[in-house]
Amino acid sequence: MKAARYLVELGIQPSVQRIAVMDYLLTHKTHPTVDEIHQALHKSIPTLSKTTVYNTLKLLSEYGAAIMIDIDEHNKRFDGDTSPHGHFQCSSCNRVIDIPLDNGRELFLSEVDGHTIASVQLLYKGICAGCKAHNDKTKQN
Amino acid sequence: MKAARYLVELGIQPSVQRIAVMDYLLTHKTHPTVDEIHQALHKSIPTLSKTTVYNTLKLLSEYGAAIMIDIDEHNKRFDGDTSPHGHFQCSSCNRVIDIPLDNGRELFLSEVDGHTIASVQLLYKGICAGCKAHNDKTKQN
DNA sequence: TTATAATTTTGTACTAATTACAAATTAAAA
DNA sequence: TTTTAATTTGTAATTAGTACAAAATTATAA
Repeated sequence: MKAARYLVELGIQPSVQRIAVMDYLLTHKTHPTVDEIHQALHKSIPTLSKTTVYNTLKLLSEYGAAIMIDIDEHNKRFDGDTSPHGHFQCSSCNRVIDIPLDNGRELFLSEVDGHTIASVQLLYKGICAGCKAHNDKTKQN
Repeated sequence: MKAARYLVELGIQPSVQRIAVMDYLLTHKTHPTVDEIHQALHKSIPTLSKTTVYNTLKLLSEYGAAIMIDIDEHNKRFDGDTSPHGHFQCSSCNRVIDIPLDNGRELFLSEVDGHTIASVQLLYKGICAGCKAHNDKTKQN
C-alpha cells in the first residue's frame, strides 16, 4: 500500500511529514510510540518536530487511517492496521503484539445498550511467550 | 459486602484509609478517578493524601480487589467490580459505563498464542444513549 | 506496660508525556 | 506575483503520576 495514495483516498493532504508517518505505520507493525516514530523519521527528515508527529497521528486517527492503542501505561501507541483485532502487552519486555480474533469479531459492534460506538479495543496484559521461555531458562529451578 | 472484611480476606491490612477507598469503590459504580476518590473521602478523612489514594489503588489492583481501567485519556479510572465485563466511555459526557458480556466472556482467557494473560479489558468509546438523546433534542434539525 | 521494630501515611519535589500557542514556513488560490 | 490558507515548528505550560524521606501509626516482644 502506497502511503501517499492512501492519505489522498481518505481526504488527507499528503504532506511530506504525513506521508512519512503513515508510511512508517504501514511498514512497522510494532505499535510504535510517538517518540519511536519521531526518532526513526528524524534521520530522513531532520527538521521534523515532535509536535508534528503528535498532530499527524491525531489527524490519522480522526480520519480512520490509524488507531490509537491505550494499552501502554506511559505512552500512546499507534497502529496502521485498522482491521478488527486485539492487542497484548508484555509487562516484561513492554512489546505490544497483535491478537487475531477468531471468535471475538462480533464484539466490534456499532451499537450497545443504545450507545453509539466509535471505537473498540480488546486489550490483554501479561507475560509474552518469548519472555516466559527466557525466564524459565534463566531461573533453572 | 463489608469493605474491611473483604480486605482481610484478600490479605490486605485494613487501615482506615484502605477501608475508605475500598468502600468507595464498592458503593460507587462510577469508575472514579484518583481525584474523585480523594475529593470524596477528604470530607470524612481530612488528612487523607492523594499519594495514599494512589498507593492504595495500586495495592488493591495488585491483590485483585480492584481493576484499573485504561479507557480515559487523561486519568486512570478504577472499578471495584472485578467480574468479567466491558466498559464504554462517552466522548461527550466522559462517563464510563459498564457493558455486560453476553457472548464475549470467552475472551477473558488466561492464555493466548503462548502468552500468559494477567488482565483483559474490553473498551468501547462513542456517544452514550443519554447524550445522543439530548443532542437530538437540542439540535432540532 | 514499655520499648522496639515494622508498616503505613503524608507532603514535597520531581519526572515526563502531552498540549497550547504563536511565529515561521510552505503550499494553494486569485 | 500577490494574497490567502494550511501546515510545521519550537518553546512554554500543563498535569497526571511517581520517588522519596520524614512523620505517624500500628504491631511485636521484652
